[in-house]
Amino acid sequence: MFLELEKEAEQVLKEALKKVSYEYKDLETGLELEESEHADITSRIAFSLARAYKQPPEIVAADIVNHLEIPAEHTLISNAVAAGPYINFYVNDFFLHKTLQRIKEGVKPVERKAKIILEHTSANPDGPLHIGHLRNAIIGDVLVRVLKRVGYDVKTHFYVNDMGRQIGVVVWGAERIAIADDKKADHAIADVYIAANRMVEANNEFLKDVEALMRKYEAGDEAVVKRYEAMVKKCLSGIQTSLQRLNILHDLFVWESEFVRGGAVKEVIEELKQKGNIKSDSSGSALLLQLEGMEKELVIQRTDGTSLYTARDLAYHKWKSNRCDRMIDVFGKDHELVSQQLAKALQILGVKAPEFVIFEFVSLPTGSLSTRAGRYISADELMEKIEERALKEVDKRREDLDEDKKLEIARKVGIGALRYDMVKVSPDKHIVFDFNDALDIEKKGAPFIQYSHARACSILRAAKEQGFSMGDYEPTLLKEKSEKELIKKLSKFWYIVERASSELKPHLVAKYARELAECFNLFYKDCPVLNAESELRKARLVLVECAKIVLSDTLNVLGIEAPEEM
RNA sequence: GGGCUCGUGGCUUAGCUUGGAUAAAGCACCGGCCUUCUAAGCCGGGGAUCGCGGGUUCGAAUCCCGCCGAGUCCGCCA
Repeated sequence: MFLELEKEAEQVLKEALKKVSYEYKDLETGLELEESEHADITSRIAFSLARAYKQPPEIVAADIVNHLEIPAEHTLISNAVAAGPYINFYVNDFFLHKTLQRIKEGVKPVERKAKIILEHTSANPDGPLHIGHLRNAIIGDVLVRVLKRVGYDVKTHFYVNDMGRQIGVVVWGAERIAIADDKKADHAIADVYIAANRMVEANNEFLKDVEALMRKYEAGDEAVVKRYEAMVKKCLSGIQTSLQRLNILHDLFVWESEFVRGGAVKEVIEELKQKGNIKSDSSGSALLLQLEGMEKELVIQRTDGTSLYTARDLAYHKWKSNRCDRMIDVFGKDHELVSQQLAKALQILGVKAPEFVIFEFVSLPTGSLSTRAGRYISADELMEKIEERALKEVDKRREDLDEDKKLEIARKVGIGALRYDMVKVSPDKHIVFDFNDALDIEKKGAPFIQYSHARACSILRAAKEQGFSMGDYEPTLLKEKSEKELIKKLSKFWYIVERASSELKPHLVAKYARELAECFNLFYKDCPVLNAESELRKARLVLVECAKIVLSDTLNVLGIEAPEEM
C-alpha cells in the first residue's frame, strides 16, 4: 500500500506545483519522495526548487503546502505539513484499513513481465559447495524469489564447467585413486581432485596426460566422454543435495561442453572473426580479440586449437539470449573483468547485454578459500553444525515436543539463520567467515523473525480453539501507536520487494524482515489480543492474521521457512 | 605498477546510486521486566574524530582529488 501512497503524494504534489510559480519540470530532479522517521512519507523537493529559484527552502516548502489540496474522498493522506524545508505527509485511517484489506485479499495480481534467465552458483564440479559458493547461491536464490514475486518469469541456470582443467585432473585422478564410496559424492570427488592435483603439480608428464584427456573430451572421444560424464554427474548429485537442503532449486543445468560439440563455439569464433578485431598470436595460432576500452586482448582460442572458457561462455550467453528478455549472472568479484569482456564481446555479436550481480569474496581468517588446496569449509559441514546447534537451543526451550518436531524446528531455524546471515550483508562487502560466530544461533537475525511469526501463529491457533471469529471488524479501533506502526510497516512489503527487484539488492529484504518482526514484537507486548474486549479483539486478530501473512511472505522471499511454533 | 570494491561505536552491519531533520540497527557490556496470547521477547543506560588529509557546497558518512589499510583481477585457468 506504501507504493499507492507514494503515487498519491506524487499526484497531490504535482497539482500543487502547478498552482505555485515553481516549474519543477524545468528541473531534472524527481519529486524526491522517500521514507522518513519524521513522517509517513516525505518530500525534499523544496531543496532543489530553492536552489533553482534562489529562495530559502523553508519558504518554498511552506508555499507548496499552502497550495496542496488533499482530495476529500478515496484518499490515503490525512494531511501534509511543511516541517522546515521538508514536506511531510501523514496517512489517514483509510490507508490503514486499505492496507489490511489488501493483505487479507491475498496476493497482489501481477502483470506478466519479461522472461529472465538468472544464472547462479555454477560451482566447478570438482568438489562440494563451500561457503563462498554459498554466498553466490543464496544471493542468487533470493534474487530469483524477489523477481518472481514482482511478476517476472524467472528460470534459473547452473552453468556446468565440465571442460576446465580441474575436471581433467579429476578424471585423470579417478583412474589412479580410489573414490571413497562411504562419503557424499561431491566430497569423495574433492578428495580425488586434491590428491591428483598434487601429483600433477609434481610431475610435468602427468600434466600432459591431463591435457591429452582434455583434447579428447573436446573432440568427443566416446570413452573419455563417458568417464567425464560419470565424474561430473557424481559431483553434481552431491552439490544438488546440498542445494536442496538450503531450499535452492535450479531449473536447468547447462553443460558448457554442449556448446563446443554442438558447434556453437566455432560459430561464435567465426562470427567474431567477421565482426571483431581478431588477430593471431605471434608465436602460434591462439586467437586474440581486441575489445574496445580494454587494455589487453582477450584470448578466445588456445594455440592447440582447443576452446577456452571465455569463448564457451559467449556461446552460452548467445544461446540464452534467444530464450529470454533479460539475463542476470551472479558472479564473484574475481569474474568482474571477465564479465566486462563478456559484455563487450557480446555487443560485437549483437547479443543483448547481460546484467551482473557481483559479490565480494568470503574468506577464512587464515586466508582465501581454495578447493584445490583443500582449504575450505564445506556448505554441508556448516549446515550440519548449525542444525546441531539449533537443536540444542530447541531442546533448552521446548522439552514438551517430541524428537521429530524438535528436529524439524532445528532444521528450519538452522538453515534460516545461515541464509539470513549470508543475505543480510550487501554483496559488495568482503566477508571474513568466523565459524563460531556463524554457529551462534542465539544472536541471529532469522530466529528473531521466525519467532515473531510463531508468536502470531500461536495467537491465531488459540483464537481458533476458543472459537473467536474475525469476520467483520472495525479497523478504526486499532489506534494504539504500536498497532499503527505495525500496519505502516506491513504496507511497505511491496515497496521493498519492488526496490530489491529493480536494484537487484537482496539485502534490502533482510533488513525489512527484521524491522517488521520488531514492529510485531512491540505490538505483541503492548496489545493483548485474546483478552481484549470482543470488538477490539476481532480487529486485533485481523491485524495478527495480516502480520502473519506478511512475515511469512517476507521469510518466503528470503527462502527461509516460517515455523508455526518454535 | 594499473583497474575495480570495501574501510561507519569493542564486534558485525544499514545508510552512499539521487548530498539535507539528533548518523540507524544487531551482538557484546551494565541495569530493569515472566499471576495475561511462547522471555529465541520487551524497556532503560553507557559507547562513533563515519580510515586519514584536502576540495566542492548554505550543508558531506554520501560527490571530487590524494594518501593509508584490506580484498580481488590484470592474454592461452575457470
